[in-house]
Amino acid sequence: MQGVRGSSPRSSTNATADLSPLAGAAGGDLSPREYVTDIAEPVPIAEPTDPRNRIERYDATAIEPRWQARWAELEMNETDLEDSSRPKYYLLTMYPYPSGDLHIGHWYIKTPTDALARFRRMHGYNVFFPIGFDAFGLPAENAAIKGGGHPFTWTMQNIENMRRQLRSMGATFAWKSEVVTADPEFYRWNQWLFLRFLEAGLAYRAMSAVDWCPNDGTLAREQVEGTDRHCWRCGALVEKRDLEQWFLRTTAYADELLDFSGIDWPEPIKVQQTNWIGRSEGAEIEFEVAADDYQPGGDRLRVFTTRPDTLFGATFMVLAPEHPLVPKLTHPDRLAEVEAYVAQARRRTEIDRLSRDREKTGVAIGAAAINPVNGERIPIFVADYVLAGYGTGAIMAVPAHDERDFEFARTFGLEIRRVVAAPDEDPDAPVDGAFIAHAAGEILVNSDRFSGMPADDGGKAIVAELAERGLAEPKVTYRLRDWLVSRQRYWGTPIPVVYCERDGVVPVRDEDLPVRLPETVDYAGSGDNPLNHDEAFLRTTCPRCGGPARRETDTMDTFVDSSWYWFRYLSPHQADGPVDRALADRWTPVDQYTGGAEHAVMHLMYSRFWTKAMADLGLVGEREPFKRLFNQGQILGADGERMSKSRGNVQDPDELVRRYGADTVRLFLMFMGPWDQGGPWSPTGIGGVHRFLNRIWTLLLDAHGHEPGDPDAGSLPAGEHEADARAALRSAAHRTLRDVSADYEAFHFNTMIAKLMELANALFRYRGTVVAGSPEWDETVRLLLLMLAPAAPHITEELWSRRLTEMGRPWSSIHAESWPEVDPGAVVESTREVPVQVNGKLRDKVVVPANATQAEIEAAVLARPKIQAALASRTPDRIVFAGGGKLVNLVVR
RNA sequence: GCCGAGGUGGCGGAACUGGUAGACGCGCUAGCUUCAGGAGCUAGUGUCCGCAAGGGCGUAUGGGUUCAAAUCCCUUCCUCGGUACCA
Repeated sequence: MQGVRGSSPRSSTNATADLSPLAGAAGGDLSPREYVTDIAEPVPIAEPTDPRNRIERYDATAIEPRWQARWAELEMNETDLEDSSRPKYYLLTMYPYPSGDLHIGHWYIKTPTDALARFRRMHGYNVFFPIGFDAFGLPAENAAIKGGGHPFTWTMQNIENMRRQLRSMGATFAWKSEVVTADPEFYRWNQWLFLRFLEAGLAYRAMSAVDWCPNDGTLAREQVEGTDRHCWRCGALVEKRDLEQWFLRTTAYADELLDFSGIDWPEPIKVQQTNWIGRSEGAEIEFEVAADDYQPGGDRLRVFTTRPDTLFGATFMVLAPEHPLVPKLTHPDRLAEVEAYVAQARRRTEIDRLSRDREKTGVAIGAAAINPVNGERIPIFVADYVLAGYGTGAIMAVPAHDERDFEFARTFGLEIRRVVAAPDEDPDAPVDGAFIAHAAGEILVNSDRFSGMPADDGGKAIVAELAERGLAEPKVTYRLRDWLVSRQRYWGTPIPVVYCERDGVVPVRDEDLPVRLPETVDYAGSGDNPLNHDEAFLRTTCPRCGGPARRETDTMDTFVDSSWYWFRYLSPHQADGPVDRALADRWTPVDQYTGGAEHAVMHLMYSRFWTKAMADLGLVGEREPFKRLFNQGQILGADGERMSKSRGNVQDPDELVRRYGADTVRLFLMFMGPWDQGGPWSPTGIGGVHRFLNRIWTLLLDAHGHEPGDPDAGSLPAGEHEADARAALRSAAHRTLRDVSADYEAFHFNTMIAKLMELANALFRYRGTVVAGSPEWDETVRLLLLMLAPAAPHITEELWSRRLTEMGRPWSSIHAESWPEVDPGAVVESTREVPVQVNGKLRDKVVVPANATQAEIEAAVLARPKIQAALASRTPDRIVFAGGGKLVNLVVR
């Protein structure tokens, strides 16, 4: 036995080819083996008496590290960005957060993307497929607070481990272009870009509330725990505190962000972004506060409404608890109650607001406003269902035509007045339901001089009339807010400004960038931002006057990093600017971006904003970052829940790779189901994919062998002749090529693999027969390897090189091959099968020449005994030839 | 509640613009093979009736359009993702 091993002059590469179970058991060694280019010598055909031992076993763990090392040595993954001889293809996959361990979800995102990179290369593209690490963020800091050392150390160790794991995928990442966002070489340019935004008026400071713990300072959302909202560290109750913070003016691009022309993104993502931006057209209307016994009146209250047509139905007014006029307007008698309500509302938590069917609450402030359209006095309330941050923080309440106002009015017994109705409706019918939807054809009622007008026109007329008096103007409002980028944290990009006693807020000079994070960090027993206590960091001089100044201690949201990192991949070490303009012009926008749909709004919208802002600053030419986007689904734990260490449902890919090899894991993840679907993780079925690779291995190394167990082994399937079989095989290969190409293009990896399995099964049927080894067999095998190469790069490389050796050719990589072309002649078939239905039910199938006419098909069909039986001597009333004779349906009765 | 996606064998999933439902794989059954195997090979496998040939029924639910519906339209139910009173 072991003819291979025995005849080999080099034991190094074949050491694990031993077939004994002991050798197999020891096969988990992942250490790289010496690579020898002429590994594949012809495999001797051994004694048929012992078929199972005739060939070397498929041992992925022996093959894969060897090829990975070889590819790295040849720098096959790296991209010459200056090469313009081929069309460019920028393929980007969302960079990982270095949490420490890669889990199966990372593989699910990245390995099919790698298959795409390889597929495109085979089509002659110059593919750029970089990788990096989203290295700032809370987990590193949490680890540090818990005593895990400096966030930098923690992060870098994790990155080191993840690099190793990422390499084990066999993915063609361009490692030389790697970006680590926590490196000053990268975050320096966050700072530089921030300063440009500041100059352009796109960055500004404003007050905003944060979750605040008295001991640990600002808390992130995930650091607030429990329904009572306590601090994750010390357990103290969390409160809201207003801080001066930095914002980026995303709203300046609201309208442009609504425009998706020119980019090919999934419809659901576009819908989500559109909803997030939430553009509404309406009007701002000014109400005057009525004079009262305790105040002279005259204050102006502006409200935003999308329904100015309902102005006559406004029976009260509601201010947000935070509205600045609340203290001033409140009647002295009501002050205590209003203050209590406002205080409670400010403490009110988001969790609270999550409770769906919360009763409407509020308090009358004892003042009244005058409806500008009819001079009516209407009472003013504060209620937390009006949000300070949207519109003007005040509304006119029209209970008859707004669900929330209706509920409020019902709770407080306020008047509900119908002002919009269908033409045939009684205008004074009681409003019993909640909210009357805005429908076409409705007219205004109970609206004085506007009554009888169509609602839309009436609304416009009301606004026009008030506009003349300076009391209204058409207005567009967005739900989108400006982006709060301040974080009161250590582990992020320091915001490059200083506070000078004399000059106020002063930007750091460009030549003084980067503002580096201090190398030591002292949490001093609290979770508060250590920068606040680091005198060496804090103390500086004002760039303007040279006087003493304090540094800003806020750092930037990590979404800043991910808003432009793909530009930096193009010139990661560039020292004189964030982006190499020439390379950016050539390589961006990104041709294809892949990643999770959980980033539908934030990351993908910030990236679009940032790109537009950079374009307006003249730094880049394109206004959209990603031409095409694909969201793969999410892999959940076996329990159907999101994978997390705390749930203990994380699947470790290293273990699977040790057992089956990277190719099997890659293939299995692609085969599981549609890529955009994801789903709970289950290793059930991975054996089937591994078996498939084993069969490919057998087909290549032992085409003439056969396994005991097949009674017909060695002979062609009944009724087949050699010439037909060979032609049929070749035809199958080219049809598979046609379909598989389309599947790769459409990211339909699961069906792509199914088709390759079918082709492998077809080959297997002819293994050991006269067909094996024929030119058609050989062509089919060659196509099969080429088609499989992007998905399973190692085994195909191995078999390809053995094949070359066998043919006496010098080695070259399968991954440098061109994607094969379909031979249209091979795809056409001489006969075809036509399903025959009677009254829509399948009754028979007839085989006709491919070019048969309808009359010929009809004759063939009617001659069939089964059809005659089904017709039961009736004559068809009608014969439907569907799809040009693809199917026949006989209609009787 | 609103927005988005979806519901197909025991399981993961196929099915192009309506045209053979269940490709491919898992699992299961039988046979072969092996010193052995949670290995390999061959065949079968939606479901019900039937020895078989064959037939009935089948894509969450109820209805509709059509020669023909998993696919199109309407009802109801359920699952998943996003969002949180946006005036």
